[in-house]
Amino acid sequence: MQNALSLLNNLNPEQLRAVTFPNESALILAGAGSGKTRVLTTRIAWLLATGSVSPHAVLAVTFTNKAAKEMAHRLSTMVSANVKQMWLGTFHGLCCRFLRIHHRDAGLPENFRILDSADQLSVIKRLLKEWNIAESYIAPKALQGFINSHKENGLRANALTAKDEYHRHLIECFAHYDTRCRKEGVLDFAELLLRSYEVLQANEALRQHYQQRFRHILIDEFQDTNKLQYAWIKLLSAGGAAVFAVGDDDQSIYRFRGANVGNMSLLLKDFAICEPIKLEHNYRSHGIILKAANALISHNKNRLGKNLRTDSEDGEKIRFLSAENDYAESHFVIEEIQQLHRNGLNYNEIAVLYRNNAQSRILEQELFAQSIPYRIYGGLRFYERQEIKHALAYLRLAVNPQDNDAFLRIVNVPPRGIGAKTIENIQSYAVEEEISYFQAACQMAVRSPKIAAFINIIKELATQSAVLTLPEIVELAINNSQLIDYYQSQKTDQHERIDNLEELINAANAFRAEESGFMAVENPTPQAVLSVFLSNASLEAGEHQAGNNTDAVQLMTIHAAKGLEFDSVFLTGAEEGIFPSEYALAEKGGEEEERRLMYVAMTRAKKRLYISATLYRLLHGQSFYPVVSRFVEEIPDDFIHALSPIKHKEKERQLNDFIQNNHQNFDGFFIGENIRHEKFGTGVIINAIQKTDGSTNLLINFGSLGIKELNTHFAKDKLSKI
DNA sequence: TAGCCGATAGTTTTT
DNA sequence: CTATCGGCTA
Repeated sequence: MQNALSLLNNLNPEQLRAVTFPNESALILAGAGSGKTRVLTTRIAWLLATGSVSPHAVLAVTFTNKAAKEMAHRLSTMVSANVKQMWLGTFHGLCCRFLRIHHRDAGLPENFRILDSADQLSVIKRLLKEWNIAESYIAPKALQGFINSHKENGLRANALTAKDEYHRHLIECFAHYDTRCRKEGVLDFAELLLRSYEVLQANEALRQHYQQRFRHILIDEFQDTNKLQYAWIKLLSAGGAAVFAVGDDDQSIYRFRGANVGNMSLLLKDFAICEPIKLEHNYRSHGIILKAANALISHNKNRLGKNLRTDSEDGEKIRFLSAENDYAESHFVIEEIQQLHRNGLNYNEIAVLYRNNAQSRILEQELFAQSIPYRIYGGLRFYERQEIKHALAYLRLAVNPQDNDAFLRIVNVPPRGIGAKTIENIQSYAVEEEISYFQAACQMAVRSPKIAAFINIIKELATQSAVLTLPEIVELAINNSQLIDYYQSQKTDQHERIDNLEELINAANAFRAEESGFMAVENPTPQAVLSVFLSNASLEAGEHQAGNNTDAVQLMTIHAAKGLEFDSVFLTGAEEGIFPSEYALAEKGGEEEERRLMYVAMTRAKKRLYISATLYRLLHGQSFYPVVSRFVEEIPDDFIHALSPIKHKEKERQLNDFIQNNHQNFDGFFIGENIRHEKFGTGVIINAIQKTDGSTNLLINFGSLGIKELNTHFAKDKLSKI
């Protein structure tokens, strides 16, 4: 008991209340920087140390693999209980584990494969082609979104009713896609959850087993759960388990991906929780930053209500810069960074945040030019790189000859003379005979030495996979596929790609199947280990990035920054159209979601927060004169220190003067004239620049979308007079 | 079959 | 502007 009590040291009263809450369901409303992860981890440790529950009966769900690993690590230092007996992981990881154990009940092959988003998209493209549906009619991405969002809401094709012809086609494709995935023994991410849920629902014995087993279900980042995940938790906890959900409705920024903040109020109702426990003490940010963030988020209407407070001093005001253009903005950011670093701040205590990845380029150039070490998060992850996917596809096909997707990926990579025509033949033969592409190819290999060569590589790998260790078989796949030779001969990225392939062998060496949480049996065969390694790769986004320990400035999108904190934060591109993004604004509830994103960005900063906007930037090769973000206007003036005198109002006045003095005809248009654009809506022409070819570039103010520069020839049929 | 060129689109992202 | 993709030609 001494041990258990020491866990409670240094907790504040509200944290203490949450950690030692009785064995019943609770919702913890945990504000930014309020020690959310600590509370969740300590809660588990407390339950284990006091003997309230055995690790075997604990189910803990996190949002990322990284968070799960961190939690497992922290727990192992806090309690002596065998933490490995717990079910700890992401929703997807846990469902994968569940389906591995109960693959028969789920109607799955033992070595089922998980499709990541890119895999799923290529399956969809392949199928659309096979069904002779033009991609211009049904966009593959649109169908992917259609399928996933419905699955995330627990809906299959047969539960949908067609609203119109196009919708009916989407539903049909959805149904056919699912049929095909079943046949091929593959599951997309959403399917992992939906299938687990359906198995639990349909199989009473199984359901009762798990409902009895789990006594405590704990969920991190609860505001980011979707409908299906909520249903899954509800089903599993129906045997009387206590649900301990931790989240912050103000930091819900994944609605576009199916996250449903409404789950928080739903939980209160469904689990008869009288009142959420609020963690409102912020240990991260200086007073002004926090007050500014509170002021901003108070503009949102649908909140559960919570106000962060801090004991720390007010600190410095938020510095706001209105830069002339995007280069000037980067320049300013980098100069400030150098100054901070000269004053003794480590680079990795500095983050530069932006709304979209495209904004990172100019910053990167400038950082590179000034030889400041930096690290960009986002972009391609390790297991999403083509060279890695290619290498793994060899192994996947060796493990599972039914895997048509793996077959198509590598049948001619590196090029071995099996072109489109041959592949088409294999495909149509396979469809005719109702066999897999690989089997079809095997039968056709008798006549084609090229196909035979490919088949032999795969068969060799299949044979060896029964005897070799994981790193050995991975190495063999890389060697026999001759991928390294292939990348050597390529013009671009050779070194990076070859390095990555070598890194894959390292990853295989470091891989411990029993730690991945997917292993269902005690002494797995080499094939089983390989199979688990492969599915782990799909679920592992890749904390596999290099250069983790060097001192470098951190560049990332605001989304990627969630959960992190930095001494100094630069938020760039605070402009209407970029942040809030025009796409988001077009959606219902989009503005509030963008505001939450702003809230997340601001609350990342401990001591210093810089916000910058530009007066002019190039976007998609077009001139763009943005208006400063509404979110900046929503921060009370008292908290902002404006670094430059340039005001947007001033700029507007100049433009107005110009309009007054000009009545010239520009290629049929007048300054001050109202027009309508196909995409941007209505706007006012505020300036015109004549080109040598007789056309004119019109500066048009589209209101909240900002000012755009359009060419009269280029955009003629998109512009109409009102 | 493979490489090249022109057309086209162009948020946020973990699993 | 740039990355990606599909179609076309060598």
